[in-house]
Amino acid sequence: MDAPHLLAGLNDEQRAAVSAPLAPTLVLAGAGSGKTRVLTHRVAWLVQVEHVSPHGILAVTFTNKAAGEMRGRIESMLGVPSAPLWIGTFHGIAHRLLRLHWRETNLPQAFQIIDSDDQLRAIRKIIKSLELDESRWVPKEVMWFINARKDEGLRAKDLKDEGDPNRRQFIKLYELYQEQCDRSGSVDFAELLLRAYELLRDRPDVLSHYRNRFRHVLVDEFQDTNTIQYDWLKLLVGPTGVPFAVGDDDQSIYRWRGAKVENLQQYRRDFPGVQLFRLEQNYRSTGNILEAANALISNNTGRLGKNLWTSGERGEPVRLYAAFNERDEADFVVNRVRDWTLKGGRRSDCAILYRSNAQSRTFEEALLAARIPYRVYGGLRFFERAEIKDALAYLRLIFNRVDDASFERIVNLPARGIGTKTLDTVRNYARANACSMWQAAGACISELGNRLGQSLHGFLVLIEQLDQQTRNLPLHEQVDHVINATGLVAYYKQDKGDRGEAKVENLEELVTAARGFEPDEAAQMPALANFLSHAVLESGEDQADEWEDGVQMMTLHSAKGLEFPIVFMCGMEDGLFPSQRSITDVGGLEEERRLCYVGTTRAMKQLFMSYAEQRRLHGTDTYGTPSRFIKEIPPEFIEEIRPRIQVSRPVYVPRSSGSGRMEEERPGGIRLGQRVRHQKFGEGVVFNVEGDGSNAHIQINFERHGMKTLVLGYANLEPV
DNA sequence: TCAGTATGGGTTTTT
DNA sequence: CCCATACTGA
Repeated sequence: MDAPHLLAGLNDEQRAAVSAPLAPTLVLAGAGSGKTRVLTHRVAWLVQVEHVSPHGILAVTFTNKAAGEMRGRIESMLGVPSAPLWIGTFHGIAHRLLRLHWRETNLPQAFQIIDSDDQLRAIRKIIKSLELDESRWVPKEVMWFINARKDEGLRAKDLKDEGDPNRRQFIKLYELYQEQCDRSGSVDFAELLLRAYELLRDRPDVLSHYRNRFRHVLVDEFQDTNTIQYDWLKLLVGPTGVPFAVGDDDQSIYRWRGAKVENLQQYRRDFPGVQLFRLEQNYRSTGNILEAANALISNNTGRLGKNLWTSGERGEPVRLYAAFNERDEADFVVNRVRDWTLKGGRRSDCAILYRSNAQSRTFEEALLAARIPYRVYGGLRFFERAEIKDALAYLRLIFNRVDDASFERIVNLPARGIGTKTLDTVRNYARANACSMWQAAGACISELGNRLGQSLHGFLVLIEQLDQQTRNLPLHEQVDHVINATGLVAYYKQDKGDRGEAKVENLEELVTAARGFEPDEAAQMPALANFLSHAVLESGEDQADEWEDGVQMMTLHSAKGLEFPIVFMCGMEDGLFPSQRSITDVGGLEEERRLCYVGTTRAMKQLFMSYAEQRRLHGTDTYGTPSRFIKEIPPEFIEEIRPRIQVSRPVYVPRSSGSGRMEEERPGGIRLGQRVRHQKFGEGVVFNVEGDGSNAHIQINFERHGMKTLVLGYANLEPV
């Protein structure tokens, strides 16, 4: 009954978790402790030892990458195709459920998924149609509001305005947006989850079917679940299911988009007698790096508690570099990369991590100048490119005429003489008759002038024709025909420079993608619909040039789950990391600290941290202080490179005189990084100074009141 | 209708 | 400073 090969090579805790009895389980898995291993071995264990049918197992992850990795590993372990197993992202699984049960959820069969870009457009359109001021009703904020409510499982009708007219308006916009989506058959990301939840909640027949089927539900990165995901899981598992959750509260870095670490605790409450396992042995980092990470994260409150250890060597200390400015910082990194490659290391062993994407620029320039290949992660992905979305919009409209967003996107692209005036007419008609743009367009032709009517008619005919012509073609020929017959390819060919060329190439790449596309058999839908959904759900991270050996650059967020022999954590300055906005609230600061922890634990052999005294940010020079996180790491784990002679430089550097007179101190001794006291705001740190004399504007980061800009002459500051 | 200029705003990201 | 969008003039 045992399967030694499944437990071989695992440590005691891992083995215990993998072979745990069939009861609710929680595995607290620290960074680099072999969490994916446990998850995949557990699935194999269920199948081979417990003789659970793969048909009865559901494994959920957050990213397609994680899902793919898991699928691959399980397949090779079981030695059979893993098709009967449901492995996927929350969104992917939800989508599959909705495809199978579109009737029960009141969706049209042709429903389409929209990405956040489409969602924002739709919301903006609604705000405009109500003639609201976009600066007062910021589309992004509205979107955020709607998504946050959906993540909590709330519909517009569930919300009360509480006498707040502001809130009332938001709720109204939510309602209108949802009506619009329902009319056009669009489902946004949050809606996928919410509908899937409502499906189980409201349809006992469906619920019991899936409860019977999926007795075993495994969840990765449990700390990242939001309310609706958790409720959905709980519903699905019910009283009889066997959940197996893996997570790490210290790596929860998505609170800002609705993730609830508390779900880890909630899980233990909802499933009394949860078997708890802790994986604390780290197989990734050296002792020094690990100790530094442990010390850092111990500053957070309310942790579930866990201390990583390693049996490996101490390794080298964390190296700290104080750069003069961001250029110097980049040069430092480039030189360290060079050291590594000269010793025979691969460039891809090095990762440059930063807090915000904008920081990548300086590094790119420096690497470019040094002729070191690199790769930046997390830019615009394939299916998010404008030209691709244009092509997809045609396909979507062909598939589903009531898709207004797609209609508006391509009705005049390439230009065919359908301008604002024509569209206004159509829009008004559509609104007045509560019908789709497509229908409205048909009805408006006669009342438009000869020429305008003709153009519009031409468009309608084009779409109809494309539908007729491509209906029975294989998917890739369908795509190929559409991009050519609509004139899209010709249109982008005109674009000047290699920009246009690249776009045409991308369109051709789309045809290739369509050719290689394998439909999801289980979802039971036409290949085109399947392809369109796939494009939105898996916008395509894998780039073509993956094979070139290049330095890896990415944000700290996107580094989660990865590991590199050499890691550079850059821009370690208060205000940047931790970010300015997070500093004012405690929860925010703790999340930043976890982010720092995640970054630190990515490093296997060497970890470099750097900060710049002076940094050009949004066009102006700012003077930062080292990140508070650096001070939270005990000095014995850190080695400063190029010991600093002077820690804080005087604020006042005469520019105009250009003389050799250096660094005069301001009266009152105001220096950057200096602690000062203000009568009203209390204590703070001088963050930046612009101008000079008593007219100088001085920016101070107050402990209680956050960042304030004051005029030096009036501020009455007292050095502390 | 389009190109060229003014304006504003600027964590983090997956799906 | 760099980008994305809105507005203006031919």
